[in-house]
Amino acid sequence: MKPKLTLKQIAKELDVSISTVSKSLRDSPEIGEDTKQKIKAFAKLYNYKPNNIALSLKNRKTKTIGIIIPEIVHHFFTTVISGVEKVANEMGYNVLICLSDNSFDKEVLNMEMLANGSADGFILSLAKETMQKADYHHLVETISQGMPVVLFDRVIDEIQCDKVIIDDKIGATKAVQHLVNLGCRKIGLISTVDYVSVGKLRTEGYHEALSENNFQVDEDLILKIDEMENSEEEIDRFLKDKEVDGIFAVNEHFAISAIKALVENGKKVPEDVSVIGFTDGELSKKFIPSLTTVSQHGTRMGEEAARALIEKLERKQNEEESYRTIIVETELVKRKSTKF
Amino acid sequence: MKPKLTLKQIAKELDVSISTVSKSLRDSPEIGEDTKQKIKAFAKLYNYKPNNIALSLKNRKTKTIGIIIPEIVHHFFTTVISGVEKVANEMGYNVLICLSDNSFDKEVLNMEMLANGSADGFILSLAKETMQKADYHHLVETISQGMPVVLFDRVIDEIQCDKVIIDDKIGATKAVQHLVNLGCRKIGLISTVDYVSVGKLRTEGYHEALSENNFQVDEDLILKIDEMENSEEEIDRFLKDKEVDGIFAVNEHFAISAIKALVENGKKVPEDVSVIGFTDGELSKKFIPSLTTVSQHGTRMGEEAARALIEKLERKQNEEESYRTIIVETELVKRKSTKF
DNA sequence: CAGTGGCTCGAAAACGTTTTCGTGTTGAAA
DNA sequence: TTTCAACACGAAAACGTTTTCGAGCCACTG
Repeated sequence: MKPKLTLKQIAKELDVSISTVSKSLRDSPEIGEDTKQKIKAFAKLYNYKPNNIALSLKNRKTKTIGIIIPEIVHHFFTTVISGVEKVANEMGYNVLICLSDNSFDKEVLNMEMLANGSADGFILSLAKETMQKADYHHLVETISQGMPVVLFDRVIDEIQCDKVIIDDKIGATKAVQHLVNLGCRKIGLISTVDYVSVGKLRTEGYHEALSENNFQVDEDLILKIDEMENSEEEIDRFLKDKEVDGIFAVNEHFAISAIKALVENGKKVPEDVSVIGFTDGELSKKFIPSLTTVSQHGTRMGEEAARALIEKLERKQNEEESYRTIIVETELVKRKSTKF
Repeated sequence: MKPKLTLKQIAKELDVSISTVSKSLRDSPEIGEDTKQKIKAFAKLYNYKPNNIALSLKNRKTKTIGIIIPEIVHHFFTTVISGVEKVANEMGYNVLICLSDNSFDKEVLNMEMLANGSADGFILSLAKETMQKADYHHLVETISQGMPVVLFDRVIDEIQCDKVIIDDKIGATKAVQHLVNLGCRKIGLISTVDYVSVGKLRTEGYHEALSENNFQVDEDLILKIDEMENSEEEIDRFLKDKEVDGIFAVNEHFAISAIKALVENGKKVPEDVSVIGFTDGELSKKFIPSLTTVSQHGTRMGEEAARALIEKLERKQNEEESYRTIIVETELVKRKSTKF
């Protein structure tokens, strides 16, 4: 068990000063060519790597970005993470991932933890509970401490920072319009409660598409779900004996559950009812019938978020503050849960 | 934009020394009760939080554990992560997640990165490429530097460290035995190439179950897949006109693909063919028919791994070195892709 | 020969903590 | 009055870096 090599040890071993070693390794012109070579050779031989912690302390930056998500067991978030990871690594940054479990307290705790020197900035999607309480003091505080924050997916207008979102409303409109084009006349909506911003926006898109086609909005065809837990039963109950020929669900789970409920009630998908979901996960592709969805391009979102954050981190002090909202466009991926 | 509060600033503000502040906040008896109260009140008022980086440097430990996985867009790994996260947080540790993308080089890079002060220990599942090359020098090195490592899922015998695995072989045996019990006589196997340890073990379990029942092994019924990319076509080709009444697949994807291929070839699942997969992901639950699987209990694995690692991290220096291999038992979850 | 400049290198501060040790002030005991 | 312990606090080192500044030395110029 050999401990890690430090500058000090190299210095002692080669009988020079610590500064000389440091400068040599950073190839400073101050140091004579021969000493430099000697030191470099020694360092390479014993595989010297500078201690990140010491560097962080010195430079007052950690070169790591913290990402806080509500849950990791969720395909969309993992795609975002992998996007963030990709560009972060390219730019020499590490990624620290924390889970809020959709809990306000855990979100605050995680942020405080990371803010105390562990990360230079944040990429985060708000916990459900946070949006419900509408308490954003932790965001305000970290931002006021000079740590950049990028919100994605679940964002809020109240906070001034970069944001990466998708055109939820337009995406939803496209989906519903597609159903209309296929000939659907009684189109149901399965959404979340309104304080989840994406649920709200997608619901708006649904309304917009209907009104553009001069359809009546039938509240009977709209279901808003609060608890993820027993969504299946709720959807089952909702769809029982309901006359619909199209369904737009604001996420993958709801769409799948809807199909299951429909099939169990003797309907055929897509012959009798066309179903469109949101988010493009594994389920959508592998399900039978494979699911027509509005794809969110999570990886793209992650990449954009990381780029935006790093840009903020590396901009010069004197530059202007300015916040962007990046909109990643959605794409309607047509599969077999809708008629052709 | 107010910068973070430090001990030094508090000291200056209250006109005492840094040491006094530090001791007060740690409630040292050295300091007079009234000064202590004053300092504590001030710190609380301005929400002082010690800088983690400085603490890490001082204590020579970071209180974070690094976890390196081949890919995050994979339900099993996310469940493991969430298990690790859970117990890590409970014990006051942070979690740093890195992705190797199944690449040997990225795995090595990530480990070096984290080893240089960013993490105290590792939990990792080896990249495919690493197992292929059988080059484990990075593991050997970090272990020899005194950093504990816990391997999970994709482990190797060559390395001395704690390991968390499931009883792949027994799990597979249970699955195949179940097929036999259901009356299957021509049981196919869809596995990975042998250098992926789990594929190998599960294949062994398949063989064992067959021989226990005095079945002949028919190589014609065994498919070993290398490239994940076009596994679907391969499975489709393999199953075309093949006479089978049961299939055991070593992962979820293969199982789903098999069902798809069977259905497209006019077979009925589970009436004509019973199918069992491995791993218990979203797909298994939501697919139609829902998939009978050998559940891996990823969360459990993550929890065990974290516990084992933290135990190593916090044990006293003088204690014995000893490595455990924790086996998390599997469970056959019966759903609708097998007959009753 | 004195002054100047260039070339190498080392000392020390700084980042924010914790901790050991020392020091000065009290009050009381001898 | 002297001595000594108890008490309250501060100075400084340490963790591993980077960087500024100064110092020593040599050779060259005038």
